[in-house]
Amino acid sequence: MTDRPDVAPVDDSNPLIRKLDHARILTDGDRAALREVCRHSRAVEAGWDVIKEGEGSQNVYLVLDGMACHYKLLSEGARAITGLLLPGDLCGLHGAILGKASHSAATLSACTLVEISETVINDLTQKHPNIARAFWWEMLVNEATLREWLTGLGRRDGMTRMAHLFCELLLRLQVVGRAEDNSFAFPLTQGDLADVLGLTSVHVNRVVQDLRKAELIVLDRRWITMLDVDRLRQLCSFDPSYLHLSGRMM
Amino acid sequence: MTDRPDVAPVDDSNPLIRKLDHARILTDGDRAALREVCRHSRAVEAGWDVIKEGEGSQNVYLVLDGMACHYKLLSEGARAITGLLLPGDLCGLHGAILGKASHSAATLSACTLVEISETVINDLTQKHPNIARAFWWEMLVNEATLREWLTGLGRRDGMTRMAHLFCELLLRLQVVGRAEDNSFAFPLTQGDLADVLGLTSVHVNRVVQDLRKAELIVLDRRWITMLDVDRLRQLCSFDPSYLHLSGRMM
DNA sequence: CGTTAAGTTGACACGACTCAAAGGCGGTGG
DNA sequence: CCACCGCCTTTGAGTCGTGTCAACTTAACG
Repeated sequence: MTDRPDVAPVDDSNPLIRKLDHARILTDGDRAALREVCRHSRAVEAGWDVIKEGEGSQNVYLVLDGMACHYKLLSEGARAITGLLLPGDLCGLHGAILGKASHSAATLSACTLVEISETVINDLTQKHPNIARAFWWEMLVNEATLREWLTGLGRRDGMTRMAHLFCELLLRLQVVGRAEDNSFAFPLTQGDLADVLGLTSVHVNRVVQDLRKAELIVLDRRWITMLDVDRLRQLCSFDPSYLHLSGRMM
Repeated sequence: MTDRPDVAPVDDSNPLIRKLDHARILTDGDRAALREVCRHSRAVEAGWDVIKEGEGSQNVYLVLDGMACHYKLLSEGARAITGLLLPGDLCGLHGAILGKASHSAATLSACTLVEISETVINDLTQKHPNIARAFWWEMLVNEATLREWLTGLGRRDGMTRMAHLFCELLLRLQVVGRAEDNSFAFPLTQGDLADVLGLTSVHVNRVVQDLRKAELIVLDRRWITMLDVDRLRQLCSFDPSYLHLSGRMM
């Protein structure tokens, strides 16, 4: 066993390990430690609050299955979703350093989560420098994604924003083995999508139909198929480099 | 000299030290080390590229004076500003870990910058655990701010967005001693502001005038005065907790 | 089946964009 | 010191993307 990260193994059912392997971050020892931490997971239904704004939980949560989100509620009751948490994504890393959370997180579908205590996190990062580095990597990719979303909300129209989101999700889900070549389970309602894209659900519905008419997507029964990934990418000038997926796919 | 952070000293002209002191992070030793790093600064004019998308600089930059921004260019030529860098703000912390930058940074006014090499950063974080922690803190507050902006672009109208931005900047600048009670130097053109707020410069102009007519702000010669901070805050339901300024002001 | 949440549709309103032109401020050079 | 020039700000008129409200249809589930 070496201290240098290995080439990723062909397959791993743990989405966090898959993701970090994709970035060539882990050693065998790191992988074993992560697997150990994930032995006890927990199933929760859709709509479960993972993190509540204003509270100071020190725990970190790892999504093993399902989709969750970061969100903020405005005083008028509107909701803005500021990030989607897919299998392999962590949330709550800020807790220990910042104290009170300034935003919330909740599940958008039934999810399998691992709850990791601050102690375990500290232990993990102290014994496994690669994992500490991986957390930095995770944070930074998150930040880059946030900036991409911000760019979209500021400068892209509804259709382009939606196309861009689908392109992003396809890649992120493929990395963790949760998407086929051009399709994946998509549990969000159109209302949820509206809160991601900064639109109303009525308008989201219209945009979805436009994409259907253009024969770019099929979206039905919580499953999306992208009929022409290339054309969809062109439509929104999708450039995946912000996801830092290092070569292999693109 | 202790390892535990001290209560902040009354005054420090170094904006980074002021900011971190505000969060009660540093010891005397940490402060001295940071001051040493900042001994060699560099003046650059407005429009200077600090970080270019796609390039892999490992350097970190600290703004001592002036304003800069993170931005992305869309294929159609539009620009989205995804963050404002004020005195005391760092940029480029991602370089060493992620490699190629997925966004750019540039100065929006004449600036004084400190260029810090990866070696110095590594040295600093290894010898001063509080500074390492401070970088995490910085990253996480950045992330929280990004989420707040995303919320605004998604769910607030132009006027509210602008009011919110001014409230945020007032606080952030006060922390580093670059703002009076209710006013500060604001070097951005209305075009720059438009790229921050996701509007056009024409519409920004109209919103500025609405705020003027409501006697909420005076904006003239690159200087802004907020005539009624409370009312401005009410207008946009400003809640500063995302900035994690820990008590003192608010 | 009955009930409820989600998706769909239409008519209308409004915020923000576009294009285009005019006015102001700050620098520069004659 | 004034005339000029470029960049920024301001204004108007018309258009378009998106929001609102409200009704109706379809899917999901016990």
